[in-house]
Amino acid sequence: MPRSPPAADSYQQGCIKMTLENADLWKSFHRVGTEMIITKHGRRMFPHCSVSLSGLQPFANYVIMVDMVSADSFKYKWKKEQWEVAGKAEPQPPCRTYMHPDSPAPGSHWMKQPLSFLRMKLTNNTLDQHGHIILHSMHRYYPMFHVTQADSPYTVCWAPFQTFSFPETTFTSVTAYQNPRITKLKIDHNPFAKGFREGGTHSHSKRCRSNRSPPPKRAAPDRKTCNSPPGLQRMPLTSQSVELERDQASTQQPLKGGDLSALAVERDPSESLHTEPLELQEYDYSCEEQMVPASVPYQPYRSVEYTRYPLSSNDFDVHPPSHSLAAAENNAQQHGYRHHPRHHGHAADWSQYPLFSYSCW
DNA sequence: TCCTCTAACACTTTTGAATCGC
DNA sequence: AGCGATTCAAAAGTGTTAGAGG
Repeated sequence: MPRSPPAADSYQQGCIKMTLENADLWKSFHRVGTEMIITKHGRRMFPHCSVSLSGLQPFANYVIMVDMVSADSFKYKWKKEQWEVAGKAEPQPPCRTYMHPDSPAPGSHWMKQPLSFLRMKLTNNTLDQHGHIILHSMHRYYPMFHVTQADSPYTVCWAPFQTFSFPETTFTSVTAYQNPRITKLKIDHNPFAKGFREGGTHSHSKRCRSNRSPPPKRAAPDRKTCNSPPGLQRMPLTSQSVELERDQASTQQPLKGGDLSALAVERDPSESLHTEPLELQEYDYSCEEQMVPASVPYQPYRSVEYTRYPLSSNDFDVHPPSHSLAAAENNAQQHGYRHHPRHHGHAADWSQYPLFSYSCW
């Protein structure tokens, strides 16, 4: 294939576009209030982050990274079928960035097919040695994607960044699911949860923990026995479905006839939250592509920058936390933190906050 | 008492080495 | 010998839930 020189004019840095691939799935979770399980050993996200890129220079190398940004400065609790503010957020855990395993790769590679961050894992273990992204449970985050032109992960820190984020990817980190509607959605969409969907949970309910034998070594799966026909040994989840419908009815009850906009006005944010539906009122999802023009290099250690800027001060005292992401975005743009020039000279800052991932599979 | 976290569980999907056939 | 397709065991990953602990 003849190799022609890249058309530099057509692929300026500012023309990079990122599109959230599974946006519909994210939105369906977002409407209910996305929850992400975090575990000591690391848990994958579901829905996972999958994006497509355009506008890159085909022959220039890029490094693609993701980190998690605090959506607000609150800690939450699940009470009476809804999320409520439970106080101020915990101090920021160690900031980690997940680098896409294909990095660095030429722009043509990134634009060829969607990028999946399936293997990225979230943990609540601040001493984690596996490079998973560390989060606090019961806090709200959203993934922030960084695209930088660099030939090697080691030169990333000298290259300009472009950052992208998608409001519908905001989630609450939990160690166990709180909202049964989220569980239902996950089971419906996540193939790994099939076992529970098709009757695994039923057997769970019958299981008596106290009678369990001492921790048995995980037996090697026997396909001959594992592949028993569906329906022979498994029971349908009828009871769970009924429960769920009841739950849905009860969780929707506080919405007073489902008038979300009315609720958004009436509800006192300091008392309780139905954050996700409210946020949906604010974002125009007709535009799937979220581009954050960054003509000036962006400092990727947003956690540091976020705390430096008054995102969590007066604004959050006035505005409902449910609006915090939008507020943070607006606030950030007002304060210009996305365009914050990199402090090349501040070695101390750099050494404190790891630039890339320890977590490149 | 309430809330959060952990670990074990049964199951499915994914991965990768071994094998086979061309 | 080399390559692609197939097979299959092991590993990875899932949500649920009882109990521990703060």
